[in-house]
Amino acid sequence: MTAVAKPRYQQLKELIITRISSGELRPRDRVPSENELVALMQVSRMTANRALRELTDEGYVERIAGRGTYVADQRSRSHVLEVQNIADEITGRGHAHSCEVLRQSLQHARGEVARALDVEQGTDIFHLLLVHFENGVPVQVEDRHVIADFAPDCLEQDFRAVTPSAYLTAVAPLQEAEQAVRAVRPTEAVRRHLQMSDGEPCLVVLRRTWSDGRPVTFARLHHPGSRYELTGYYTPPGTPRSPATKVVGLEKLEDEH
Amino acid sequence: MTAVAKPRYQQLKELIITRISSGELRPRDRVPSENELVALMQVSRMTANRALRELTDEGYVERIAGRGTYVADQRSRSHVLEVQNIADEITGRGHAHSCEVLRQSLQHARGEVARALDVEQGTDIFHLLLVHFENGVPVQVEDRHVIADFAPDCLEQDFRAVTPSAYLTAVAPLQEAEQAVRAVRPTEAVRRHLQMSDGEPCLVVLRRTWSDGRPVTFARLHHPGSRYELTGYYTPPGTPRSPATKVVGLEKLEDEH
DNA sequence: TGCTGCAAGTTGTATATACAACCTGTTTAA
DNA sequence: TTAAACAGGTTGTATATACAACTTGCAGCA
Repeated sequence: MTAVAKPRYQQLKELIITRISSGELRPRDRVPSENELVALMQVSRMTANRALRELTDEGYVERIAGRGTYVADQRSRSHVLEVQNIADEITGRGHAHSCEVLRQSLQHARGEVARALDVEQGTDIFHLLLVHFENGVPVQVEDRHVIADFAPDCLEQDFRAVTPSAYLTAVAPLQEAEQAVRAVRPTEAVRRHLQMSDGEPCLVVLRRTWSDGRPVTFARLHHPGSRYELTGYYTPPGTPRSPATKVVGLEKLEDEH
Repeated sequence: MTAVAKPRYQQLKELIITRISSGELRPRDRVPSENELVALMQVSRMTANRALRELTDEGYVERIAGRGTYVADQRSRSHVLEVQNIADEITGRGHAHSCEVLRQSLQHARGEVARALDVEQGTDIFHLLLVHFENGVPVQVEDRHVIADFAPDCLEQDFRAVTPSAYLTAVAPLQEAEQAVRAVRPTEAVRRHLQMSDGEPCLVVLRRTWSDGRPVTFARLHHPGSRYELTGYYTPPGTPRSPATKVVGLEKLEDEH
């Protein structure tokens, strides 16, 4: 490890973020005060202050002068987590989520999966194949590969109760994600799993996520084009407030060129 | 004014932001260094440092150790502008962008376009229909509606030279954007414009953008599924550094369930 | 000429210190 | 009993200082 030491305020931030994402610190819990961090971590108060202040800006904690620092309620964790956990997305709409596990096995990395995860051919990989349902209607086929080292108890999990993404974020905190969205013709197997009509296209999300600078998981998420869309809402940085903009769902549109 | 004096770092930030938005400081211009601010504004270096550091986080300036602080280019405005201007995207890959204008007319808002733009039926609307080419191959059909009030000279523009999104961001600064991504079967007209093979699906982006709290434009962007994908790279707020993560393009993947 | 090394300026980080403002619970005084 | 005052802890800000790492230009040297 010839790595240069990270700044101390950054170490402090990562320490607290880790405690939050691991569940050790839960929303509304109290975070150590600046003076406590000074004593615990052997830093100056200004360094602890910078760490906590930046965590405030980033939405992880809330600070109240005279009271203390508290873990923020997990509001809208922009994009990544939203899109990632389809169970939360479905239940957030007030619908019922269910899940069928088609495959949950240990395999050896081959070909493009090995390349995508940046591991040697033959490395132990867990392979998961799930179908997610919204009110009983299939909306996603999740084809996921996980590096076995990161999730040793992957085979024992019951993914009908906890989605793979929720499980993975608990095991290895998500740090980076790369994704690509494509429109493709489904294979016959996918078409059958999603109960798609003939000729209906698939919306596919390919996603790799990193933890500690290494790829951890690689997922292919297939959705029926007629029943699923990705939505996003953006504001440019600087004036990030979007107070009263009614997010009218884009209507179904016909092409008429 | 019974207002309590604003913090000095905040005053510094607002001073610099004012200079930028007034045009006094332009992109790539040099911003006073910390030591210069110390001398000019009678603050300590740490206070000047905090002001410039927060302006960096908010995207207003860029800092280079050993060089100085410079007004940021407005380019890397995450996601929105990237995806929005397909010409920049194509030329950024080192490819040739060209464009064919199929329609450029004044119409009256009807039906779902009126609803999407939140205007009365019959309001004046510009309708643009373009095809974008990458190295001579069609990659996008841009079907765009613009509220006429915002762009009175829309009919005089030559959109082969300046893309509508570049023109619009010049006329009305983009402030908010809502978008949805779908996979659909193309209409025959779109299929012909994009020279798509039979049965090939379309990746469609529906986007509305706001300026000053009002919808300004509504676009339907059709892409050939076999030749186009949306990519994104995310880091959760907090550890935004992505130093050595080689963004290996996700390979073409076959489904083999 | 061409190269090295140094000096000056800049940002990045870290510390010690100080005071103000705020919140809470306790003590004190009316 | 009630209200005011106080003490202690917390965050928010500001300053002075220090050192490291980086960039650039220049002086000096081979």
